[in-house]
Amino acid sequence: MRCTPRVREPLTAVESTRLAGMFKALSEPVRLQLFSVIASHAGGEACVCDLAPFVDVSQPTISHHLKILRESGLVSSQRRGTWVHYRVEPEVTGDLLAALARTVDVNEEVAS
Amino acid sequence: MRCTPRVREPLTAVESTRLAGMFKALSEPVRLQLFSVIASHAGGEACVCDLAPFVDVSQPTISHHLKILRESGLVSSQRRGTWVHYRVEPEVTGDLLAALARTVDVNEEVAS
DNA sequence: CCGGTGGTTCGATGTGTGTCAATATAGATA
DNA sequence: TATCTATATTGACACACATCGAACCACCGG
Repeated sequence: MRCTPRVREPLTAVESTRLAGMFKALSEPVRLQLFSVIASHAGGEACVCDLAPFVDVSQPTISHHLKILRESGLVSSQRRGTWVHYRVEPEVTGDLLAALARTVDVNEEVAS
Repeated sequence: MRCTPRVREPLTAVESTRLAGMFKALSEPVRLQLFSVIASHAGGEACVCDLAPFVDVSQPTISHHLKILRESGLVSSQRRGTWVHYRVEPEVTGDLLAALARTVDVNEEVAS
């Protein structure tokens, strides 16, 4: 029944669920752009007032998307006085990047 | 109004939309696992009959998810006789990986 | 303690999505 | 042509999600 041999073990259902959750957080244009704006600031950190000018949705919607990013683990938030600062989580984003790289690498190896 | 300086240009709305479309394709556990199984085969290619044993959904559902992966550009399909073969598109996946790496790298650079 | 500003939460609404059973198509074989 | 196998499409349904206005909470300056 098998047409082509496998070169490595694919993701398990559990791993897929975990990673898919992070991809989902980045699967919305507004959300991805917010993530990108946060990451583009020094220290991977920005306050909400820095984000608003970049996206064309209401402030509650921005807050909603930031919550989803927070729950995915890709960013964390911290209140400092009046402003709330959002920061990219390097370990989590690194994990996601590494997982995607592993998957793609399989293909590249074989291609060469 | 700005709390922290920006280190680089964030994604534009157009870029975000394009990339978010690919992330969306990988944002579903079943779909990510299918993608992973395809990538884990030699040549980044597998036929549908190879995929079915790995996921616990009906055949139409598998077909539905493969269609979405196809439409995202991350994989392509080709019929060879009775079987349909799905293949990872290295250029597209490479683009996605590079874009994510750039975003994350900002943070790493500053951290070091 | 009050007014104002920055952000979040709530409630409602329209749209999108994952799933399956049933049906359809494409190719092989007889 | 008839039939079998592999895959795709359709139709229906339940559930999730993006969005907004309104109400709410947290901090700060009088």
